[in-house]
Amino acid sequence: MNLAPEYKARLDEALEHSGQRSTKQREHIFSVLLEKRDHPTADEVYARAREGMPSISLATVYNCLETLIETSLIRQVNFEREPTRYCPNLTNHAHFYCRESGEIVDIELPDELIGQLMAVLPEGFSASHIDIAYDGKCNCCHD
Amino acid sequence: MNLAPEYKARLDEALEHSGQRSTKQREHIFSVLLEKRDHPTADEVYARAREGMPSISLATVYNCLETLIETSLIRQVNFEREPTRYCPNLTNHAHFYCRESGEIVDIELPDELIGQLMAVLPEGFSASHIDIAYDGKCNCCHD
DNA sequence: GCAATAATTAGAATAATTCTAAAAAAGGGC
DNA sequence: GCCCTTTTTTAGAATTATTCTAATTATTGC
Ligand SMILES: [Mn+2]
Ligand SMILES: [Mn+2]
Ligand SMILES: [Zn+2]
Ligand SMILES: [Zn+2]
Repeated sequence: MNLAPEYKARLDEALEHSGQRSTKQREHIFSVLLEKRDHPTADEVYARAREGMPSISLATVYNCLETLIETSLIRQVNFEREPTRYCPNLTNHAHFYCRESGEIVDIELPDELIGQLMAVLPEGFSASHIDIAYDGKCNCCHD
Repeated sequence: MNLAPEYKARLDEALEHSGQRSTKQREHIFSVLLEKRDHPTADEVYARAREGMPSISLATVYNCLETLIETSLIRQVNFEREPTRYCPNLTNHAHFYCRESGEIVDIELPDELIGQLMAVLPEGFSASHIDIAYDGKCNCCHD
């Protein structure tokens, strides 16, 4: 429910830089995401956000999430047709979706691997982003 | 609008193998996907399918697509929150989404690269599938 | 051909997300 | 601190892709 000053500064700077205002809702949503980094859906963010801010609306949760994405403070993660999930980890990483437990785990990716993925693109293609999603069974769910 | 005998055989075998019946709708949808391999959405498949089979319903298009996916004759492709797209290319490949033109291009991936992606998973994780989606600018849309 | 089973169909229902327009809050100048 | 302008929040309606439902139709094995 409270944003460490380091993150508060990061948020304010990013908002300022994009000409948007700092509000307690934006701050709160950011803190909710940082607190439990388990890739919650918008509904889950909404439920958690209401604990510390009962009057916040779902529309605002969506608005804040979008603002945080626009300002590159978080990213969104999609698995097939499932509801979008949100992730405050800004490092190069892929996502592993466990079909058993439903858990989503960050998989750190060496820069070199990203480089190889870029290298495999045909002449004339340039990618600004690569999205990598594994699915299978995580360590907790193995026999 | 017509399914090459090679594909017809593949379809029939896959359906038989999963205990499902061969129907003209399933055959038709499969042929629509094979004919123009541009990753159409369900709506686009529906529009194309009606040209040769005006009485087909959208529900059937969805049903057939699901059957084809279940029997591994096609795969589905998702980009962020966009409608699901369908792809009859069963080789190891990633998808490149051009932000400019909206085009979706298959990117063939060497097995070795898939191997490296698997190797990067932590101990105890096993993935049955990796989904790789690039986005950026394709060759046609470059300056 | 006939019964049993599976597939197709139209339309209703669902669910995540986006939109709308009114009310509230922020920030800058005084 | 107060006023004005602009931005943000809010509740609820609207949208859109997809799934569900229940009735009709087609397929298969006998
Ligand atoms: Mn993540
Ligand atoms: Mn493809
Ligand atoms: Zn698991
Ligand atoms: Zn392009």
